[in-house]
Amino acid sequence: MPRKARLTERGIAEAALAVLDAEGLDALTMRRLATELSTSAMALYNYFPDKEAVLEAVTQLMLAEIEAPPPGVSWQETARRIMRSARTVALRHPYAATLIARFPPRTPDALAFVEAGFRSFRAAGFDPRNTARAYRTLVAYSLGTQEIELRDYFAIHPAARPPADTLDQPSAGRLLPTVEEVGPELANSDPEQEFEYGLNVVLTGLEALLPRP
Amino acid sequence: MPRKARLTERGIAEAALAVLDAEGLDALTMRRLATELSTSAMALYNYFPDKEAVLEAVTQLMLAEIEAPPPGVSWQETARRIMRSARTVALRHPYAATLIARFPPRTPDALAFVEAGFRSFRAAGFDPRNTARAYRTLVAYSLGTQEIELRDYFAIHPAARPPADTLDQPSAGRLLPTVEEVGPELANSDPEQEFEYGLNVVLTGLEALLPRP
DNA sequence: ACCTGAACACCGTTCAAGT
DNA sequence: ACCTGAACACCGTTCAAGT
Repeated sequence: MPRKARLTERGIAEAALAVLDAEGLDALTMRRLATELSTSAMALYNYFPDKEAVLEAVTQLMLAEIEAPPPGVSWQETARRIMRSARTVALRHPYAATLIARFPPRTPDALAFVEAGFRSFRAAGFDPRNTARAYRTLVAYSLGTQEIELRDYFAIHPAARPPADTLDQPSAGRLLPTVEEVGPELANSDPEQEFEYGLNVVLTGLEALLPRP
Repeated sequence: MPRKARLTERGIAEAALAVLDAEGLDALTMRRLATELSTSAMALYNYFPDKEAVLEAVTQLMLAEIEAPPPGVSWQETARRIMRSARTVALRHPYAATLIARFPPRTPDALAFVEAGFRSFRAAGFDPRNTARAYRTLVAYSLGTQEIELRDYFAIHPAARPPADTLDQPSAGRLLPTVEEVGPELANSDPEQEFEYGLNVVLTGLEALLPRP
């Protein structure tokens, strides 16, 4: 997509996200990004100090896609919606999504879902301390889930494909019988269903441990 | 540390981990690793097909450091010990630990903690399906926690340092008042205490949702 | 079978020069 | 103020050649 208009931070970040979505993380080089914008690689350095800053800006764009639930929704339902929306955004940008773990939300648009989430917890009567704790636990589960789902962590788990046996050596199944037994269940599971299960675990735990407001 | 003995996969992986621990991910190049082993970069390709394989092997070394609790410990306590040990290992290798999210355990030594964990769940009466689900939830929390803790995710969270106000524009605090209120709680918290809180959340949730055996 | 050094095809970024 | 092209200091990996 050629651009006649002046370069902008946003335009560069959008082009970078497009390259990432289409061809993956390795394909995004400064030269390639420049070509996409019909300019030279060095022109980009007038808008970003380095490539890291470009990736950070791309992350802000993705985080801004996470939908912020309206006020008046329970804290549980608010958390549930934000977590689902974050997962949807990550699956929409499978190559770029790993950046989300590297750069926290910074721009007002990227912080919109955080504001909405915090607000629902505060409205439910939780103090800032417990709001922060709940948020941290939810972020940990969200980032971990993204790593698992986007990298097919369990599909390449060795238990998914038990190693070949040999005559003289003990097989992995004999050394690790329970890994062999449980492994297939890890590989042959529905990602969304597993995500929802873990989300229920976290929300149920929070309900039990957050001080009754 | 110069090496007279023959090169081995393990020796190469150990040297790589040493470089990572000492100088970080960017410092680990094939040439640098070769220098460390008093050989040439290309000699390493007799033992690993590419750099990716070296990083995978380094990950197996780290995973093997996770302590496997003995049999006869409750599933809750087994999970708690494994999660704590995984955190300790990650903090021991702050630069290399991000690799843990990329490569699942594969070698028998690296799978020892998985076998121990699965075994305690099976012994407690949970079937393979629910064992796998619980494991996935715990792995998600563990990987997410590592990202947060190792990258200082919340220290650079914007709410930790509220942006300067200006006269004409609305300040971030006015747009995002709850982010500004809760943010400091995120930055000024004790990492271990927060880890334990989230771990309790997950274990409490699992206790409530796993079918009574 | 294992190792070497040169070379290839790239990177991100610095620099001097242009408008 | 913004942009350019050449150059620098690297990468991972291929290749031809050695033992």
